[in-house]
Amino acid sequence: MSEPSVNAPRRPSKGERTRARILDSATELFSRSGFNAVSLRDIAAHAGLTHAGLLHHFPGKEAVLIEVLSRRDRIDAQSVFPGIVRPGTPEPGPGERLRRLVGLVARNSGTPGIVGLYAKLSAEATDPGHPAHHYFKERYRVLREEVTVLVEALQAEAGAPARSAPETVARQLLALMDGLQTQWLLEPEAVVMEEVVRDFLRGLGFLPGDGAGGAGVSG
Amino acid sequence: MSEPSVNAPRRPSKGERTRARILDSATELFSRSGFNAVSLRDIAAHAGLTHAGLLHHFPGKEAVLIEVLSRRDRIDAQSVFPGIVRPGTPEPGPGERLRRLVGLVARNSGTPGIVGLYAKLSAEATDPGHPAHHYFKERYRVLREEVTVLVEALQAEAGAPARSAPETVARQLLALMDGLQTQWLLEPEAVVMEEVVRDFLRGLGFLPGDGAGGAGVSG
DNA sequence: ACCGGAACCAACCACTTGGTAGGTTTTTCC
DNA sequence: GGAAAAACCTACCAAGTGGTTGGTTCCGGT
Repeated sequence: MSEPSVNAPRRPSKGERTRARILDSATELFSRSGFNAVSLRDIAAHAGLTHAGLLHHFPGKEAVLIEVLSRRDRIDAQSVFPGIVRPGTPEPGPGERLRRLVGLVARNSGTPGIVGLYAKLSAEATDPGHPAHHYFKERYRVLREEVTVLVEALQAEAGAPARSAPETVARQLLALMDGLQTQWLLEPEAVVMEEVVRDFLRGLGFLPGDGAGGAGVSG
Repeated sequence: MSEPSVNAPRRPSKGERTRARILDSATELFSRSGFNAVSLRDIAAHAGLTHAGLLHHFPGKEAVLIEVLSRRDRIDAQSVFPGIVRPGTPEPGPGERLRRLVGLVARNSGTPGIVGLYAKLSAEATDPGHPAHHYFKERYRVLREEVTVLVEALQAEAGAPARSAPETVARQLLALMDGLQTQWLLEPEAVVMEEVVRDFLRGLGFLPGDGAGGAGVSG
């Protein structure tokens, strides 16, 4: 069938494959309806086993959640901030990192499921008792710090005197991206997330403005 | 039932009072844990009756949700866009409306419950099958239109050539407010929503900046 | 004071939830 | 090929879920 030609040519064991299938299913279902509204039986059925079988691979529902989240985070973070995931890896320049960040937004538009997952869960996880509460708190902290550094660099590069504190801008950018996702999920055709984010970044002088053309609403 | 006349000093009937108590309780509990995680029994107990008693006042759980949402919306909208709620009422000038909008953000900081309610529900309701899906879609539409008009007026007032399309700015502002709420709910002490919003508006020239070129918002 | 309807409750329904117990089948490795 | 281990299932559990039924209690208008 497929050739995993990277470093591990050995076929993953049955258990590993099932585990992956479970995580895929859980991701898809959590994405559609959030954490509370999805049962282990739903996930198991979607993955092609019983919920008891599922619980052989994960100690409980929460564990599935956490695994789904961190697996996805690992992938995304790697593409924008390689330094986080693999310490030592040199991070690309600010401009490049910004490009990747915007690229991530654009790419998200192809996977409403994942976007929905984070939108729903980050809201649910606001409750201190939620299993993913700590996870999201930490996630935002790391993300914010990383974006703050990025903004600092961009402000310095832009030359113009920084109008706002880097941390504030970082908060704004992250908030903007989150909020846009909700709008986009409600009306996928009506919103072009990438464009709105670009416009915001242009206003900050982080992206080349379009001079005399005015605000380009392409449609 | 009987026609709710505007100036009615009459004491609300027992039923009306209970209904209100139920909505208060539902608001509080939904705020704390979202829709799916709260049961009718929870709400009823909090309101001091049984869940069967509750169902005498509402046809089902969804109905409670919708009522909670629209009741709250009515209050908030009234304070910022009186024209929406009571057609015919002249709306205040753009500057004043903006002031009220920011004021609403600040006021929200006093009620994490309500904020959490909307954060969780607007995410949950992203699912087309969710009972509040249509409600939120409509809510965003109205809100966006109203804010778009506001932004148009502010851009005109600011004098400077508008850099972005009003609708885009409206989307950004709404997204920013939503996203900030999530951040704030996760770390209430670390975020001052009002300040971050103000900073954003300052960048647009809608609020007096720190030195250069304020808009004509006299306060 | 009365009576009709509103308000409310106990009991129940069919169903779902996360999780467990114990046995059976498949892989995996030697 | 054979045995240990991993994978998986059936059956079950106690605790909930939203909602219904049928009755009782209490309020409000006359």
